[in-house]
Amino acid sequence: MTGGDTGGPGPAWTDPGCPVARTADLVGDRWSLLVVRDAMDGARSFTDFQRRTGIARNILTDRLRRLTAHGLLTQVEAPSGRRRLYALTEAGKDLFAVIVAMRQWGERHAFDAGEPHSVLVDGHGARVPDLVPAAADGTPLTSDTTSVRRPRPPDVTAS
Amino acid sequence: MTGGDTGGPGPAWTDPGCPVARTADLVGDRWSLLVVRDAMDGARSFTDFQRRTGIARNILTDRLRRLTAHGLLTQVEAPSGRRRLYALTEAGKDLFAVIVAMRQWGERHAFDAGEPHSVLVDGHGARVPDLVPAAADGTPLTSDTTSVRRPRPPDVTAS
DNA sequence: CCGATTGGTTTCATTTTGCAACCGTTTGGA
DNA sequence: TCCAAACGGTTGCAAAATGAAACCAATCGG
Repeated sequence: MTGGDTGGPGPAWTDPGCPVARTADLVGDRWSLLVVRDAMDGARSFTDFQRRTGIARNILTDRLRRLTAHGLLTQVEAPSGRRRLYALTEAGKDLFAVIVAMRQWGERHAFDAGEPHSVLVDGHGARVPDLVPAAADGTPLTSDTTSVRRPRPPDVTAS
Repeated sequence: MTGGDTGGPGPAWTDPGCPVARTADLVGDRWSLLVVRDAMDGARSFTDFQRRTGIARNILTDRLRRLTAHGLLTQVEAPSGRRRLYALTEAGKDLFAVIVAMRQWGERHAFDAGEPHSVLVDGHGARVPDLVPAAADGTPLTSDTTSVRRPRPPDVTAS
């Protein structure tokens, strides 16, 4: 079988104290994020996901299970029918900001001028504004004006 | 050699019209994003990156080259010395919003209550506020209140 | 009742990743 | 000056992940 673990991301996190790394452990492979993207765009069934992403079927099986095990998706019964459908949990929906940020970065840096691409719009058809990290007072923040405060590292002096 | 292509992400994009997919093609593997994270946190040299991420050296070589080829990193000469250093380009720094969004999602969903983790703070030591997608008028947006507008797909009826 | 569709599973080949050893070039002392 | 350590990789090989394709049981539609 391809994959098949449940629960954690395996034995251990890549970098236990870093939320960025934990998120990468959970959805940082080529397909998981695209599955979530398509779920946000209305995909519900196995074949929905398979057609939209073009992912290999065995890998899709694994990703749907993994995302379900990690609490990003749930399986729901189709109202009138017996087929299984997948829906985003609250945690899954909460990845929206990540997907939006990636979309906007891609629009800015991964397309030549004039190259067509899909656009995220709100209920009125207006383009969703750029997501910009800002301090509480509204000042925009960058990697140059912020820093990472690490927690006390686990003490390893055993004696 | 492991890896070694330059230019595009290889032959073609996973999903050419989708900015999310293009971003995933560029930095959507387990390590690239963590390399960028560490670059934002001050990592400059090969061994800096290797020690912080714990990545295999040959893979690190590949990722640094790939990120450089894609314009997220540049090699700069050390001011007094001959050792090569890597620095983020503007495009690389612009991934800040993506990293912040991932960090915040991780904090909310990938840690048990009370489990310690690193925190991103601004110049005054204040925690960076949550990044929330919003319409132009400030109304928060979610995947339920937005939709993806696709470009006219390339017409394939060849006759 | 028949054929198509759905939601997988299995097998096997290819690719990617990781580990460990090795290497030439600085760098830093004694 | 010479030695040792560090730096920035490269190489070979084993293990794991991925992908393509065939196969399958259980519906679904007519």
